[in-house]
Amino acid sequence: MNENKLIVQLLKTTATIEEKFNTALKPHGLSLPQFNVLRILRGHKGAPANLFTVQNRMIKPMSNTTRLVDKLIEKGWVRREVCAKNRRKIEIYITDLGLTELKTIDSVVAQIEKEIAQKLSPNQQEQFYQFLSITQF
Amino acid sequence: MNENKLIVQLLKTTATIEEKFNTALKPHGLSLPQFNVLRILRGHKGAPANLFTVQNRMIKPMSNTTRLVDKLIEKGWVRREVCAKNRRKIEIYITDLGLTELKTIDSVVAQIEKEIAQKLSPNQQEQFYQFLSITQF
DNA sequence: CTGTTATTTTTGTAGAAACAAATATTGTTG
DNA sequence: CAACAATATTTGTTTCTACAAAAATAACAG
Repeated sequence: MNENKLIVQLLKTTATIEEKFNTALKPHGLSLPQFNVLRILRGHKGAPANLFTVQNRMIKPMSNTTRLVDKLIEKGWVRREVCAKNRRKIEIYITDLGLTELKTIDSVVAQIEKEIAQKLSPNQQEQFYQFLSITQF
Repeated sequence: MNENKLIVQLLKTTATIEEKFNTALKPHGLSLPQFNVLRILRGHKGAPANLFTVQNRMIKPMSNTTRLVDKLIEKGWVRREVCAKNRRKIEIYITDLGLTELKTIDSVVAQIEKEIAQKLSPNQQEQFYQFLSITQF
């Protein structure tokens, strides 16, 4: 297997998938990174997440999460508070409105994920996941 | 296998790899899409490639290849000519300077590709490629 | 307590990407 | 050939991203 061919295929496959997500998210006024942040916040189940943590958990950690969060705040899906214990830190919460919005988007995104994943058998999916994990590190 | 987990892992792995490429290309003043275009042009071995073709062969087809090519022209790595047979078309060539530049970058990029791919055995690489191909379509 | 260093976030700014509309050329149909 | 549609590229504009520098707070050393 040509190494270059393999990597290019990896990049292409991902680009195609990202494109699908973007298309699905656009009508909701969300970019993929924004959606990513919303899901991270929901994962915290009410517990605050500071900006630094959110940044590092992102699929593609980005340098200016501040402005990304600004956009989410504008839409009322997220709120921001200064941490009382350490005033350097900014705690970010997903709002009820954000949770509602996420819920409507979930089904669309889940459908895309399903369509993609189900091209592989459960066993293949498992192997695929392993290959990806190995490859990343 | 959780479908979401699988897809997220795919996106993360690719993000990590793209980051490596970006880091390696930056000292050469090249972005990943620019590098991609250079390699496409080299693949044509002197035969012209029109902008439309280049765009579609890109890993991540982008809407304004014009300005991407502008940058490559500024550096003298590429030249642009109006197609004589169909004056709508723009033919793009890689220059000798561009080929030379690519040659120096090749080894760095090949090294990265090798490091990544060699985490998998040849057999695994083959399977991995299959999974990616299946997943894309 | 003061000065220095480390941590966390924000801001400025320059460059890149997305998207739609505009332009230029060619092809086609009556 | 005139009008209209199709193809190929460019341009304008707005939004995003990357990077570096600044700001704010906290931690620590003497």
